[in-house]
Amino acid sequence: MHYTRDNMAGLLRSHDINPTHQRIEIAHALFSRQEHLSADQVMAIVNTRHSETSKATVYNTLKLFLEKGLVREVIVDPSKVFFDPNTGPHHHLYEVDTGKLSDIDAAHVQISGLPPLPPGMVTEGIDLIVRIRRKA
Amino acid sequence: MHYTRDNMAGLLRSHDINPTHQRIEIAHALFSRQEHLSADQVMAIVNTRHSETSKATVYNTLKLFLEKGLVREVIVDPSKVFFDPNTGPHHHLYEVDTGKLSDIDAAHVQISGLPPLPPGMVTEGIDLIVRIRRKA
DNA sequence: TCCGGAAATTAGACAAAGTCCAGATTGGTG
DNA sequence: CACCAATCTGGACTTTGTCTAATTTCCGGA
Ligand SMILES: [Mn+2]
Ligand SMILES: [Mn+2]
Ligand SMILES: [Zn+2]
Ligand SMILES: [Zn+2]
Repeated sequence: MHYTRDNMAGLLRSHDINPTHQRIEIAHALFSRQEHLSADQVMAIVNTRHSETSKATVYNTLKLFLEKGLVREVIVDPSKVFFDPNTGPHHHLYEVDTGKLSDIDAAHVQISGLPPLPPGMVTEGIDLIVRIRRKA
Repeated sequence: MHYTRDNMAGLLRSHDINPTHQRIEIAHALFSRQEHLSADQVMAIVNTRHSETSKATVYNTLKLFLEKGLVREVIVDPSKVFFDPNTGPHHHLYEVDTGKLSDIDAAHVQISGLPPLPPGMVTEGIDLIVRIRRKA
């Protein structure tokens, strides 16, 4: 699958998001790259040619995408949140030195032996992060 | 085991940390409670009676404790880092609504099927976070 | 005890990520 | 065109964390 700006409007609509120019640009930044991007990086990408989108709109839009389940949040770096266009079940590999973040397909990973949840609680998600670095 | 201020000096020395008044207070805040605390919370605890320790010292000290392996960092909330006096192998249960963070003993949890690491890389740690919330 | 220097602490300026708000713009409808 | 709701905007603001230059504390030797 290959994400063009034209595709984006349909993708947004299918997630109950009104497709505006700014929202299409932001979605395109994430989905065409299929990378984990911070708000700052999204802002830079969207405003490369000429300034098009304000900081407030970038943050508001990313939060909207999150609420609508179009993207996922990855909390791995204490200084910034990453937004992930891959919402399928997967885990993360994080290079602590470089900040490079990559996906681990959850299909073959198995987690067992977790204790029962406190009553009245449901799991919202399980985040598994493998932190790696260059051998000393 | 029961952590008093008097114990703290020995604990610090055993981790190659020169025990100063401020460091003892900060270690005591963490170890006597055995809770996950943010820098802000540590600051508030240490300065309850009368102001004793500056913000710079709180941050410097927590970073020092981290480098020396006395505490561990837990990155789970996008807005602040938690410091964890429990450095043994364990995972975390995070209540997204309340921000409550609790430990899951790693003894019975098994993670299998992780892909091989890229060559020349070593694992620094595996963080498993179970995000839960109150049932709708 | 006094001195010198290293280690530690400090206040406060600074930086970066993210939030908030009141006003302006947009886009559809009658 | 006029109206209204949704969206977008600049910029002030907040919070978390970092940095620095000056001060204080600590300790070993004279
Ligand atoms: Mn989806
Ligand atoms: Mn230890
Ligand atoms: Zn991912
Ligand atoms: Zn813990």
